[in-house]
Amino acid sequence: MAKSVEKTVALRKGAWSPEEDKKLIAYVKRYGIWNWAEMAKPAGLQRSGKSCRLRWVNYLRPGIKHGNFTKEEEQTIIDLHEKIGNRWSAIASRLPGRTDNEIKNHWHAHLRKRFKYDLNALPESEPLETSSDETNQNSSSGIDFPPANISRPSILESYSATSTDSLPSSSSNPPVEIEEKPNIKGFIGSLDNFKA
DNA sequence: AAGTCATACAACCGCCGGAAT
DNA sequence: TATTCCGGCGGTTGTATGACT
Repeated sequence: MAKSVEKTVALRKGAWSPEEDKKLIAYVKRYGIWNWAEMAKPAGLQRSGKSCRLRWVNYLRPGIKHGNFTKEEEQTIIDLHEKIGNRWSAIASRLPGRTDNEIKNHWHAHLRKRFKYDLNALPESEPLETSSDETNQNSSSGIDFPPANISRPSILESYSATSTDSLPSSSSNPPVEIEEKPNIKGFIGSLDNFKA
């Protein structure tokens, strides 16, 4: 079998630049997702396929929600985690627009602590507060790409805000049965909507 | 105002399972 | 049937940012 392209070339690591994001978005919009390992090169990215996939799935994909988790979302996470444990992708499939990575991070940053406290029988007055300092940043602006400094506010908040099509890719969106594994390939077809 | 600590989040790594050959 | 490749998953790490002293 043909080996993937990612050898010899020094692959970039670390945070994605806005330029790289643009390249990846443009490529996916144009050609869809066919093979992450092979796509990176023609897309003009010196990234591993895995890196590209991760960036897309967790950040660039339309429909991704960023910002605060609602109380309902948090409760869903807690409930499902109690039932099925650390199966973040399965949990994410029940939370449209949320990725497994984000849920995992949120769990470790907020909910686990709170859950621990609950188990230690803390007074029930413990409020369900979301990450305190962030204001809800999902729904407002409509710019295409943020300025260079994008590490915190999502580059695609606006992007996703305008692309509301549901995307069965990896871990979010469709209300999938817990045991089902959504397949990213399945959503390639829906990119036509995305392109529009 | 500067230094230190804690937190949140993006990204990487290694492993696994399914599909293709 | 065995092997290889790719995508997906969960765990972990690195770093930027904010809070505190």
